[in-house]
Amino acid sequence: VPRVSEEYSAARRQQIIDAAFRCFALKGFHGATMRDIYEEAGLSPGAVYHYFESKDEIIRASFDFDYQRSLDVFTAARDSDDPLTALNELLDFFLRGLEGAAALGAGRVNVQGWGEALVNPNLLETIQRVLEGYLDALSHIIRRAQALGQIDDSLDPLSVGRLLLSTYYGLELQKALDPDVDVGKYSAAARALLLSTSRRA
Amino acid sequence: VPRVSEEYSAARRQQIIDAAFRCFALKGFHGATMRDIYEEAGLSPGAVYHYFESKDEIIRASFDFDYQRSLDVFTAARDSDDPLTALNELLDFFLRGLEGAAALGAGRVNVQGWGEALVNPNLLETIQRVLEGYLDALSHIIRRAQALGQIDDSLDPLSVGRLLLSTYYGLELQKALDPDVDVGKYSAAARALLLSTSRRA
Amino acid sequence: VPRVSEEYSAARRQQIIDAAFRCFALKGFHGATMRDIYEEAGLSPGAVYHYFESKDEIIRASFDFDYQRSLDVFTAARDSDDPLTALNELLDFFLRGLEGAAALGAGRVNVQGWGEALVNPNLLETIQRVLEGYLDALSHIIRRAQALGQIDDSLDPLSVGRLLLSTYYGLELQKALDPDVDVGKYSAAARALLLSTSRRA
Amino acid sequence: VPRVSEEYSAARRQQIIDAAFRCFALKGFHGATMRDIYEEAGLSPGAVYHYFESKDEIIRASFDFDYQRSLDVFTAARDSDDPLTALNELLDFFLRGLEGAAALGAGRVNVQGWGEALVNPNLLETIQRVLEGYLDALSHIIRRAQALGQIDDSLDPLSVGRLLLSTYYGLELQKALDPDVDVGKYSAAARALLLSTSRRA
DNA sequence: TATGAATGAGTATTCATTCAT
DNA sequence: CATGAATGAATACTCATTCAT
Repeated sequence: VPRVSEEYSAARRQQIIDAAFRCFALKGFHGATMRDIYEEAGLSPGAVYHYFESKDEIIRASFDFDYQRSLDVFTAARDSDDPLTALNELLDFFLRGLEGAAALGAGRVNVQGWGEALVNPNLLETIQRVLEGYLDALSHIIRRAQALGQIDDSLDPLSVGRLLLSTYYGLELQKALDPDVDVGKYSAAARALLLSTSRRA
Repeated sequence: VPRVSEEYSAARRQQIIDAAFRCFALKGFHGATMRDIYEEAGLSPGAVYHYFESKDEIIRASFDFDYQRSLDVFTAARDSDDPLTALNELLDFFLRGLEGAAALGAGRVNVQGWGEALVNPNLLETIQRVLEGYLDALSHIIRRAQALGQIDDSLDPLSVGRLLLSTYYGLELQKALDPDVDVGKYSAAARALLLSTSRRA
Repeated sequence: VPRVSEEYSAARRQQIIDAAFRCFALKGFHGATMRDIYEEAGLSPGAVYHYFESKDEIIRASFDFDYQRSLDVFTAARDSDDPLTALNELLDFFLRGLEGAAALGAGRVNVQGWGEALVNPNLLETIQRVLEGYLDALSHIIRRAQALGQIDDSLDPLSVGRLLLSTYYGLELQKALDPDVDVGKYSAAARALLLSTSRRA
Repeated sequence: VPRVSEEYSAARRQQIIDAAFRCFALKGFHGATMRDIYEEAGLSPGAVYHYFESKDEIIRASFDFDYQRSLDVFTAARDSDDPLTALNELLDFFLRGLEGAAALGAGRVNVQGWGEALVNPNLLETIQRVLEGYLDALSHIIRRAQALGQIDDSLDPLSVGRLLLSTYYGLELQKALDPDVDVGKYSAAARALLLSTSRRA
């Protein structure tokens, strides 16, 4: 009675996701065929379909990969004594993270995912959920910064959150289109202009 | 080749591009078939292929559409007496432009174009050329603002330009994913935080 | 402007149906692949799909083939002066027709169609419509025979019609399962037992 | 191999056949997958393949199910003193049996089996054997009726047997295609027209 | 005996593109 | 210039069956 362990199943799923991720980064969601994926994973088509119902589901699964870890970072920053500094550190942390992510092709997959989401309701939902999570956390911190007079409290916290998100996604986009973009300098500009701690509203 | 024919040709090309644009906005570059396009344009497949060599070329053509007009606006701002104000106005102008563009589906097409470009060298080149044009213009203005002491001159002008671009593209992305995003409030936040004229480096 | 004639289109459709019919007779609806069909027709897959939306539609089209001609025969018998003789001739005509139809594989296709219809709503509808047409015509004639005292008028005309239909379909089935069945002797038995003109109710 | 095991085996086989039968009635031989079958049976694929070599064998096994019982009925009628009456009772018995069989889906499975048999040699053999058994028994009784002058002895006994079989299979077909068919009225028509005991050749 | 993960050949269908008319 | 019938390579997905455990 060979009931396979859950770890085994999880490992196989991950193996497929990883392979798919590489294919998507290289050839795009449509350019990468299921054949590409199951060959990259070293499996048969049937094996892949044993773990995923469709290519679509694999695409979706390629997206959840680091969301949880990201939220953990936000949570840690949520109740800092100095929200503005926390935001700065947060921004810096994620912007610098793009350097490593780019190497793995994550930027390429994400940018393609945005476009795909506009046309693929399942993916849209996934992305919207992620975005919402980020914006909730950011709004919370921004409101605290406003309460402390660190940020002009006439500004809409959600919109400020979107602006910070733009700073991040805009760099992810530019770095995907041109890997030579200098993350360090961009980060410095963002810190200086956007959330300068020397200034008060 | 008489002049009449040239105008006729241009009109036909535009007719096809417009139809394709609508299809792309609705179904995506891959979801929209050539059939969708030539039916939307009210033409036969042969007619479309008379004016465009391939679907790829139509995709590319869907992208040049407002580039020239955008550059004109930059050019006008290039030699303003008050570069920081000019930048602010520029940002505001483009951000607010997203409201109307979204209605036409331009945001949807652009966001999809970014992803496609990562996988489609021809489109990548087109987009990179546009980006470069924007960054050149922005860098020029930023350097002038730095020379006037309006912006911290220790910052990399190109990176500041990228930051402004991110502000724009980040909103375009968020608005494509969620058309309810409030452009006005976002714009206000951007003006207040990013290039506050009341502050000097 | 090469607008192809309607005859051309109809001929192509028929070419495909004929090819499919041969494939279905030989290998069955499921055993025959689309590849079998378009190769048998000497066409490309795209060409076949230009004329038919799906394999299902081809299966359905393989069924209408001689329905109209059959109904014509019924119509001719409808108002005979001697309904019982007309019924006998009708039965004989169709039973003997099975000899030739069997050679063409029509019996094989029909028998498979019955089974398929139980699982394929589109085909079921087609077959039910045919059956209804036959039963209507038969009932009409039977009622006239009953009015003339040629058939026991306590019998349900529809059921008598079904009985005659069974005589036909039962032979079609047996001949499909065993092509050596002697149609002539069967027909003689049917005439003698079923609608013997020497007997009166 | 202990007796307990044999009973166990038989039970398991029957469990699988029953499940398959339900699946076949509902979805057809091709529409029902092995997965449907082993899930309906509450077993694993391996378990099913332990008891049956292939799907084909399961299909075949779904057919033998009531053959033996049918033959018993024939045997009982074989040497009746009044063959014509025996035939009438036989026909009536089986026709009325269709009412209950239809409820179980047996008609649906049988009709599909005819079509499948034309394409599946194993099934063809099974069905032909059954048919042959029925025809042998019928011919025997018919010959006795002819000897007694109850049936025109110029008719081919085998063909008369086929005619009676058609009466049965034709109704099974029509009832499968339309469950509302009235078996009682059909049976009355068959008795009155086909083997009227009041008439002598 | 039983499990269920794995196999992989096979299938219907699509769709960018061509070219005879 | 225009048509639309034809092409055919390519693709996602299925499903009967096997076999290590």
